[in-house]
Amino acid sequence: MLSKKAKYGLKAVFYLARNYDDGLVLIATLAEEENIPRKFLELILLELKKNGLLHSKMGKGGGYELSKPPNKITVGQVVRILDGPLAPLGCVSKTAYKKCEECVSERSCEIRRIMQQVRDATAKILDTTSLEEARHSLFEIEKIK
Amino acid sequence: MLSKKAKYGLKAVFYLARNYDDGLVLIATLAEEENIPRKFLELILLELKKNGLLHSKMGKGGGYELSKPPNKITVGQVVRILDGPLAPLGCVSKTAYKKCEECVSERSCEIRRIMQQVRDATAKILDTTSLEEARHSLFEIEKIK
DNA sequence: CATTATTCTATAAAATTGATAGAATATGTA
DNA sequence: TACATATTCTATCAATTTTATAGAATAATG
Repeated sequence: MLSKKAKYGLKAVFYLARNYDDGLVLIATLAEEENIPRKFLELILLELKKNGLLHSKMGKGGGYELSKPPNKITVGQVVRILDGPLAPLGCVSKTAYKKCEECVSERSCEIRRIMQQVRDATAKILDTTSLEEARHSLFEIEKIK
Repeated sequence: MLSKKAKYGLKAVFYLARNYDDGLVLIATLAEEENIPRKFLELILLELKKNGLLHSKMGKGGGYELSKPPNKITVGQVVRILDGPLAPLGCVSKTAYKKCEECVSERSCEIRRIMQQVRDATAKILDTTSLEEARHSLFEIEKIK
């Protein structure tokens, strides 16, 4: 399950993607528009900033914006920063591998094998979809209807 | 992330799949062989039983076994029982749909759209892989090496 | 220097997870 | 029947994670 933190973070980041050309956006605006608890959002944005996804400016006229254009940021990046590795098990994580404690033999573990597939499928989707692509594919769908 | 509960449950179920022809297995055996805390495992097995995946017998000569052959039980069934829906968001769950609270329009939500893809990819893997298939595909891989 | 807005640090309530304890119930057998 | 065995049920609990909130510190602007 995606945490609320990641969900909030994605909402904020997509908002910033939609308004990329308009420059800095206030936390207050973001919080209000996307129905996110203000103080919680502050922490989330800060974390995304520290990981290089956002740029901010303090003081009057300040706010947040994407540090790169929306086609250079993937959904997978956002999720990993806020929720950690995509893998359902530490032993199949590429970005944060961790050996199973109970496991005797990794190679002969059926669970590892199938969760590896899940991780790969998830990563393929989230790491190849940029914020822009996610918006665009949504638009395509809307058009058809 | 898969919970320990689900991981333990899968370990137990795969053990029972491997020993399907030998009949009932003691909780104690399962716990020891798979390094699972005994008392915790009891609850897990009971839950799997109540959901129709396992059969048990009390008293002397008792124990647990799969209620169906290993090719009739999918990994997805086990995971759903122990960890709940596969979907990363309630609003894309087929088995346990739940509307997002903050969300204004589901149709125009980029997050929903991409998480839908993740859910579908995950479900495709876990719901089409039976315990038997998981074991078999593992065997195939081992053979190649 | 006053205002604005982000940043930092600390704290805390609520929920979930992982686990244990012990009594109750059912089964087989001597 | 009595005993040993093994699952089942109920209750509880510690630890961790999640979801926040509060307030002071820092930076930028005019």
